Amino acid sequence: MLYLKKYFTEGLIQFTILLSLIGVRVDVDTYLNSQLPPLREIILGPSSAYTQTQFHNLRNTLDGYGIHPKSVDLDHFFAIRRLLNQVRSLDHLRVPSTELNAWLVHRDPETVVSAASQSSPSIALDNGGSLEDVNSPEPSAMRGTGGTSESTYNLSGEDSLGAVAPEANQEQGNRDSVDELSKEDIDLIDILWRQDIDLGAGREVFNYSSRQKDGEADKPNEANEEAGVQEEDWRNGINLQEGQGITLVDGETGESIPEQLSSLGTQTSMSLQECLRLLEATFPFGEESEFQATEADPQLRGPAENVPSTSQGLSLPAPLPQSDAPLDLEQQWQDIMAIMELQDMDMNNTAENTNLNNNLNNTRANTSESGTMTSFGVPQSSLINQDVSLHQASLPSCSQDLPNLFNSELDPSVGQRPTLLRLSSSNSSNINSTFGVTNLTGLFLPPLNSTNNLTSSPVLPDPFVSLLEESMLDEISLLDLAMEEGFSQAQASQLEDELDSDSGLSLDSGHSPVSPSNSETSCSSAASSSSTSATFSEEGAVGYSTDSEVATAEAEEGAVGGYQPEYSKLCRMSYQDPSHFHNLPQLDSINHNHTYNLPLASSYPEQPQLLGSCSKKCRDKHLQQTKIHPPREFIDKQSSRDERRARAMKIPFSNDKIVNLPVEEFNELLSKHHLSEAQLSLIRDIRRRGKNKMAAQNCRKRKLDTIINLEQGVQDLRRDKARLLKEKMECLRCIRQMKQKVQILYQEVFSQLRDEEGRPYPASEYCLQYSADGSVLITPRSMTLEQSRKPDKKPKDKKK
DNA sequence: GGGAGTTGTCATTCC
DNA sequence: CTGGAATGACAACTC
Repeated sequence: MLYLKKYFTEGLIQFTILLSLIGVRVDVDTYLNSQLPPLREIILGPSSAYTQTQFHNLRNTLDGYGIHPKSVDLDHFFAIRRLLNQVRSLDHLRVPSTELNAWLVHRDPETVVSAASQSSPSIALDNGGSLEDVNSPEPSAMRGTGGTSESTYNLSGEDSLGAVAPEANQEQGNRDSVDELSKEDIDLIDILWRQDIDLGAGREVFNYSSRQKDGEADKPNEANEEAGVQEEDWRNGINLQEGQGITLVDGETGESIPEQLSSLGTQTSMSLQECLRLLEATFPFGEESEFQATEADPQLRGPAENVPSTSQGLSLPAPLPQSDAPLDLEQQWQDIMAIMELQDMDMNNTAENTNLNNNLNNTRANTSESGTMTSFGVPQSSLINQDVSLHQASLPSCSQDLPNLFNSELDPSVGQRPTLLRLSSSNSSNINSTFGVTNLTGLFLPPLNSTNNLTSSPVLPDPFVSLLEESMLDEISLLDLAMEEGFSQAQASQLEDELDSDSGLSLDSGHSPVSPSNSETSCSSAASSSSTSATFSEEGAVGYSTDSEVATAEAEEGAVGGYQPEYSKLCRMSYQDPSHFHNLPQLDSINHNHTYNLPLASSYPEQPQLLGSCSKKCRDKHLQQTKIHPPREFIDKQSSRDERRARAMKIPFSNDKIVNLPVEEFNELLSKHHLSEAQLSLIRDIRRRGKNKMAAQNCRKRKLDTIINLEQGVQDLRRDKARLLKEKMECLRCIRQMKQKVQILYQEVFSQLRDEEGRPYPASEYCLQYSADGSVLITPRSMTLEQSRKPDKKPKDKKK
């Protein structure tokens, strides 16, 4: 069986690759996509691999620690994993994934099988993404098989069936191939793989850490401690290996890696270069549209290339003048980092977007199941989504520049890498594990889902297209923010749920401080009336407060404008839908009695609320007390100091009236009663304190609103900055394209120039210069150099 | 027992 | 000048 699988996979993949290279469209998915158990069995291995065994946790736990019992050969498994990730990292190249597969063929037939099966969309798609590594962190990998991976994450979170199968498949399908890898090869692959992570693609890093945390939470034992140490080592390893990884990558530009590679006895670099040369020869790096046109089959192309609107953005950078490319690429890389950092904090529309994506995914799932998919298995929704995402396609092009950037501009990129790592750790570490739907895949992938996996949609969106989608970023950022604010994973996940409905603590933030006071009624009624009246009805009259007093008090509150809004807001803070806070452990402790301005009459009836804030034991105690006629002491205890004082001084009206009556009515009230000086003094103190109390509440509320508004302002500014950066990148992309065109025109013009004797000008000796008036001069390069020193020197030679 | 958050109160300033 | 709003500071209270 194993042999058959290997044979079949190799043959099929290689055949597909070859066909794709010569421009013949091969829709392997149609074959593999069919529910052919034998075929699936062959490709994916025994069906047991599909079982929901959390096998994928192998990858995410500890790179060899916390091994699942099913992992018979763990070394091989992880070696394969690194290999596969390294292969996927190759997808960073600015070449269609098909060509990448071809390069893999060149590289090593043994690895090609596993690698190609992982990276080739046309092959991997069918098995419900089973051939695709679910935990593949690289956006580049997503470019090829993004839909599959994301889908498994979206739908299943951590324990999805889809996530299981790929892992098992990897292990079973590729172990044999890795067996033949030398240790050095594996090391090299590991280095490259880490380099890929450094490039910002390592979702596995994220999953790793997050799942690591999950694992620790689930199994807090020694193994987990060891795992934690391992994680640290692993992370450090990433950092330490950066230089190595970059060095290797740099070798792609012909600097240092050839030696290393040769020493390692691999042909990776050469193969890659050969492949690129082949690509250049096959698809002349001229107009991007031409290149696109030469593409044989959109289905075999990378997903990005399929998208019409991104055709420019995803164009190959190869024709760029070497002098320009590094700068542009570096700049764009910095911009990407800036955007990612900036939007890292975006919080708005998260829940909506998440739901939207989920709904979209569900819709697609239903669509695919109902057979309304296109012939390629691409749901219309996904296509639409791609189109939507394409508006921000500038980043994808930049993302594809990344490898080149790292290759050509080593030093500048090094400075950026910490940021990338920070993103990796902060964004992903918790998100993937905690939020099954909002995992990091969403960051790099448009919301395709497992449906696409199972239906093998070959038109896969560019991963970095969705990277720029603010919704995704907002979501990630929000979660990231939650992490930064000290939420645990569980809390964060609950927070996510909260966000879907309505945010808990920040509820008041959005409200204007001058909210209409009509809410006061509902608030007071919700806070006191509903609960209190119920209490009254059940317990009868209590103390000196009566229902009528409550009613009058409320009426008076209505008459006294000004504080009601605050009261309502404050009341809302404490009373509004406590269910909002039930899922927030960090908020459980915040259950104070915020009955700021409740009238005195209603103070005592608020016992239910007060009891609500007590523990169960406390509540029972109170219940016992209230079932009998509550003793006077209890009433006093429940009353405020001023209430007790007023009672002691036999003040003939409620504190509520004292505090809330307008000055005229208040004075009139005082004049009606014959009060002693002590009583008058107490009344005035009560009024002063009551006023001040409300003022303090207002003040605090204003503070809170101010802080929240400032936060919102910061978020808005960050969003604006990110948007401007995106626009800037778009402009840079346009400039780059214009430069390409100019370069092409330059070559064309220069090649047509002839001297007096009809001979072409040697490009090494002459060059074209553009004058300010629009004319073009051909000048010797030596003169050009001199001119650069002496700008005013006059050019000679003929004018075209 | 102590930390953190909430609430009430006082003193003060300002309108 | 008075009433009251605003606010910092402090203490009490709760979790």
